[in-house]
Amino acid sequence: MIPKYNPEAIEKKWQVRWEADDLYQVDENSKRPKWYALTMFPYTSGDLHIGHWYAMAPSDVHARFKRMRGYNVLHPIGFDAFGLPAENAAIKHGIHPYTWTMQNVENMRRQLKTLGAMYDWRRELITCLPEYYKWTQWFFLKLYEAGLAYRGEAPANWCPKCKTVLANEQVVGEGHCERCNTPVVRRDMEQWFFRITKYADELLEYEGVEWPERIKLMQRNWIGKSIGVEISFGLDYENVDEKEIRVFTTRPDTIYGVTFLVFAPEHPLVAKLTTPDHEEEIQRYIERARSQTEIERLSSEKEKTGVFTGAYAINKLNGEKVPIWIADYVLLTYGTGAVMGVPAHDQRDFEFAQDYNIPVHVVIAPEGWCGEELEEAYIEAGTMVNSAQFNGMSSDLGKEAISDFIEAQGYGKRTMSYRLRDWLISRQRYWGAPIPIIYCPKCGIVSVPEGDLPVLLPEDAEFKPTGESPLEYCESFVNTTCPKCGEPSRRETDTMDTFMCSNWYFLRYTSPGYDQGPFDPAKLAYWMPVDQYTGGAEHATMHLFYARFFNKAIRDLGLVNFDEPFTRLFNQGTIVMERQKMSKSRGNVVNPDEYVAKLGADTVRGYLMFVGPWDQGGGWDDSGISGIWRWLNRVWALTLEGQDTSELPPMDQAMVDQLRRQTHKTIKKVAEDIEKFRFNTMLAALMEFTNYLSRAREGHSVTNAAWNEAIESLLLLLAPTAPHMTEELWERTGHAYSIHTQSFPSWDSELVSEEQFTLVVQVNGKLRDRVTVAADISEHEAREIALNRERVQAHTDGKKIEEMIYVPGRLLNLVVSK
RNA sequence: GCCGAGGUGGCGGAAUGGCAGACGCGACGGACUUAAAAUCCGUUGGGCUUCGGCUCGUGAGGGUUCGAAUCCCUCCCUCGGCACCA
Repeated sequence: MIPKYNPEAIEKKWQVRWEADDLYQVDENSKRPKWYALTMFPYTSGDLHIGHWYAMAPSDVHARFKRMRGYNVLHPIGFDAFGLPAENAAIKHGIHPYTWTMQNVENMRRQLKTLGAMYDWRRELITCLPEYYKWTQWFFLKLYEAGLAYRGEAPANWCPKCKTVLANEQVVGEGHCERCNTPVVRRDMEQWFFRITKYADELLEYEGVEWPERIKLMQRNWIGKSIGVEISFGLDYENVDEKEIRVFTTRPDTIYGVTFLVFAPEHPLVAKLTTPDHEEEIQRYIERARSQTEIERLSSEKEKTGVFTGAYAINKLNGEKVPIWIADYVLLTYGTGAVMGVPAHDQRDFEFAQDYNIPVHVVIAPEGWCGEELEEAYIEAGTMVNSAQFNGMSSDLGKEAISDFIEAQGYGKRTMSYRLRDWLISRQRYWGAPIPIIYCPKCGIVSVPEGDLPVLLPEDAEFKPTGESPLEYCESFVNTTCPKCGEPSRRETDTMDTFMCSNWYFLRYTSPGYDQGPFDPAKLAYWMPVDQYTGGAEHATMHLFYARFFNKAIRDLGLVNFDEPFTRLFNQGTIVMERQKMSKSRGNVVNPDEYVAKLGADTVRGYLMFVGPWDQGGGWDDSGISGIWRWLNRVWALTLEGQDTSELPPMDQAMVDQLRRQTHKTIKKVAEDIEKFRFNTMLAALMEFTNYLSRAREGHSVTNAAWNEAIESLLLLLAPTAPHMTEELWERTGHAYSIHTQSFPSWDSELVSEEQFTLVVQVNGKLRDRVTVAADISEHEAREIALNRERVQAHTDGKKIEEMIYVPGRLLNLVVSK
């Protein structure tokens, strides 16, 4: 009798053994090529849920596979530990954010260890510990010294009742505070920014990296580069200093069709230009616009609204006086915060003009246009009309000609505009890395000297609902002296956006505990850049984008010498529960622990990979998990039963040959699928192989070399997916510890080449017959065979064969007519 | 709304220009059992069938092609992101 598969005992046993033997520790002293396999580190929200395992298990399989393929694999883990949820827990449950976070870390670490991943735990890092955030602050100072950090004004969500800044997540319904339901307002504050826009053009390029097209596309659209012209319109007002206003347009060819200008409601010139009779209305409109979210403002579905300021500007090209409006769909952050309105050739302007009775001047004639009114904006190219000396030109040529003219006259210049905005990193919160800046009444803004880092978070902060960071009320923290002149000064009390912490954690993994800098340059040079990064696609325009910017910034400081931090990227899909992304804050989490306790980590790992393509994610449903459990039990039994001595007859040569072919075909399929993250079909191939082996051994003794090769290969192919069970079986089948230091099997190309294939015969595209034929059959032979088949003749008799389409190795399609 | 991805049996999915439904779940039938669980064997998209097959079928509609789940156009639905959740 063979023993039962008991994952509970097996998994714990091997986890202890691997840890005791340092099986997964790696260093730089290896003859193997390096491979840095990075998984996005989890946020310390509480328990790990099944969504975390969905990210971790397959990436571990890939890392293990790379190790078996001969690489020196670094596969580290850590915790993203600063952020809003810890502070919310502090306010709600009176627990200190540090305590809350570290309890979560401890729990998540315990859960992660049950996964059986090959993490090198010596390298674990936690971003909220001073030994880590010291260097987050150090990087801030480096960026500040390089002129990449600056102070500027930006609005924040403000609850007037709670007197606190709210994250977007805390604004619920139609702009209400989640705690007291008070309408949220926007309040301007002095805050810190990183100059990410300086790298906009370089961030559009992906030199030497293999990233999914869809992520690159999202980032490119996020940057939103447009090529166009900045044109100035004249202003003639005694009480206004500015004598002109510049607008950005991608359509200089439509400049003669401008019938109005639109300013963002927040534009600083609005107050000066508005005439007294329009002041009240303008003021009301500005307030309303500021209470709206950007998504609402930019919705092309909702009705366009706007208000006339009473002021006019001059179109310098034709001397026309055009009214100046304000409208919420114009954003101060894009272009110059003002746009020209050309209703004839822009749909949004067209709708706006219709609503407010603004004239429509056609300047690009559609084909066959005879001066009639337009039903909708004509946005295509055409022939220029009503455009002075440019009449008769194609609009494509006109674009260049008018740009030249504008530049020659000094009315403006060709330029680029970007949707991308600088990165606001200030948070009026406690649980983040303090920004290491001191405000001195004499010296102004002063950096904290490097030797004084880290600027520690005070332990005794209070979490009062005021608009300021809790640090503001912590006298021992705020009050300090100027490092330059010694005068009493105040510290910056805002902390940094947590995306700053995740900008460089993967650099720290290369040399944890290093205290001469954020990383040991020699070790960094060995491991970086990351060879394979995996994580959720929801980070496309946030973390993955910030990290690229940060890398380029520190490269220009000479700290690293590569242009991109992540050479290959793979984004797994999202596990959805109750139609939403699984997350603690949504309260729709499923904990993996009970599945692990019942069926073992190997089954859970396998099931998460089997449910579908990894990049697709999907709804969580555990109904199929027993399939993996049953399969692993069959593998267990198949492996151990084979060792029984048997008096059955041996396999004949044909069976042995077929067994070897199946083994090698499976090796090839599994290797290629893991390499490309196609785990679901990889497991299907292993299941088919298991089914095949079960049948093959029926009625035969299995004491031959081919059988041993098959079983050995099966265990090795399964080792990355089910590391515990295969380690146990490896030992029980008399192999030396450990299966995880073995090489991945390779396949014999002769054994995987097909000798025969199934020729599909179609008549008019419909399947009519199948014939097994030799792999090297000629087209002529294929035709002969097909035409002689009864089933084919039934559909061709009495009809004329017009054409025969032959696809070698696949099919023959007979095209017939009546 | 904008940007990105997706929609195939009762369910998860396979097939990405050439055999639709691999593999697994579930369901049904059988074996074993006093019984159940577990395990093993078989059947399983719909309709028709003389049991040889025929026919319909991949969100909806149209198109390209000898041939479309796959490519193109229009529409519908779902998911992720939209700059302070991370």
